[in-house]
Amino acid sequence: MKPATTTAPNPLVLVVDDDADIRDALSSLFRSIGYDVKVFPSAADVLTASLPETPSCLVLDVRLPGVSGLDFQTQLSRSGINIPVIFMTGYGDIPMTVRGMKAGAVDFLAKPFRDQEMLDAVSTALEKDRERRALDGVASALRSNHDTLTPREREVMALVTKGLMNKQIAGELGLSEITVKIHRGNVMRKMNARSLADLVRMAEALAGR
Amino acid sequence: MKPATTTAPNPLVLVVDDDADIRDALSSLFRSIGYDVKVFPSAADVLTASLPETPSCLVLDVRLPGVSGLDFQTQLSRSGINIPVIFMTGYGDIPMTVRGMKAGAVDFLAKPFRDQEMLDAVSTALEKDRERRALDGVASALRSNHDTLTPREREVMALVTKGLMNKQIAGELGLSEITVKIHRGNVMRKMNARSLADLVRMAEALAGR
DNA sequence: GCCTACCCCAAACCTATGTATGGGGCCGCC
DNA sequence: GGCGGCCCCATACATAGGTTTGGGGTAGGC
Repeated sequence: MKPATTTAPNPLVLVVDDDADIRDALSSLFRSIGYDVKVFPSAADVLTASLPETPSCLVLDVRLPGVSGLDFQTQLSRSGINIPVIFMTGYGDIPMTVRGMKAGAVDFLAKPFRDQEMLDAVSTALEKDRERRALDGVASALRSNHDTLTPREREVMALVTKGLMNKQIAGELGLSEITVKIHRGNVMRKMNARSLADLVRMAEALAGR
Repeated sequence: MKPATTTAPNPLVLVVDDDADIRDALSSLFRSIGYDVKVFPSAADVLTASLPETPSCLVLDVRLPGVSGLDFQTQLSRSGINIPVIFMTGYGDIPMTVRGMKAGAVDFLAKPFRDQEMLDAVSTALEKDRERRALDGVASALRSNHDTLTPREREVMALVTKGLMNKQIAGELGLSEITVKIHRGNVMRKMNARSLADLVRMAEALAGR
């Protein structure tokens, strides 16, 4: 939609650690294989800065000044921010690990870890983020089409995708069949569906998951 | 289908631990709230015994004689056995926890744990198993219907659910339109679909996720 | 050789769907 | 008051979908 003049299709890794040495080490590790990197000493700083257009992930120390890494993860997902998270921790603890993983962390690395472990985790996380972005893209296009429907059209769409015939829909809504046909045609046009099968799948994607 | 004369709609918990004291303790804990329990001293024993019709889950010590709990989990999922797993471990280790959780474990409890933690985990696991069984049920019914289709009918179904018109399908397959209609009718009947929308959803469920 | 399952097709007929033309009514906004 | 969006409906016509009746062909199994 916009002119794609931005010169950074590079993945971005956000690093949060209170130890400057670790920030530097990770930063150069990630840059060495072509990722962009932003580093932060605490969780709060991330919120002020981030959210680019490119696939990205968050590498997060569990123990942080202020909000802990785990709490920050919770905050993010409650705010609807679904960036993949990789945890690091210096002092292991199973409940902590379980909590992080249950909340959807991609990995949980005990320090010290080998560079390759971290790179694998980041690579997985970025791949996950690419997929998520792709899915989000279509889903939001769908929703924006669906938003252009009038209330009646939405009702008709619901019943059409439930498998009812025009006649039955007309009965259900107290309309004449011809009116249903018109709404139905509008729905197909506005939703940009080229077949009923299309429309059913769109309805599934809108309602489901 | 079968006469439901079996008297056990009770959930079942399978416990695997090499320590007899722990087996006994967990057994009476689970029985006290109405679950059926089977205990095993090693992973190999489970395979010989199990697999009932009721919601169930596996409570597994990580360190076991012979195959480790984690390896056993891997074996199970490779064999297509998707029973929810809860791990226990006496000596914590983050990589171990991560591996278990990544492989889909419901929880990972460090010994000693409180009874309530275990009960919560089991309750979650059983609920998960109930859902899985319900999904598996419809999915396998679908697949068994789909298996009764002839090769041609399968092809036609694929194109129909892709949204093509009979005419286009006929062209695609080098048939006359009337033949397509007949196959299509057979598909609807055999798949027990009452509308095209139905059929599309079935196709999604068969192929997708 | 016969039976069955699968595959193909046609004519006839009915129903469902889609679209266009041409109406009318209500409401909110400029 | 006029305009636009939404809602409703009818007639008419064209196309798509679905079933029945009645064919014909091949391949495999008993």
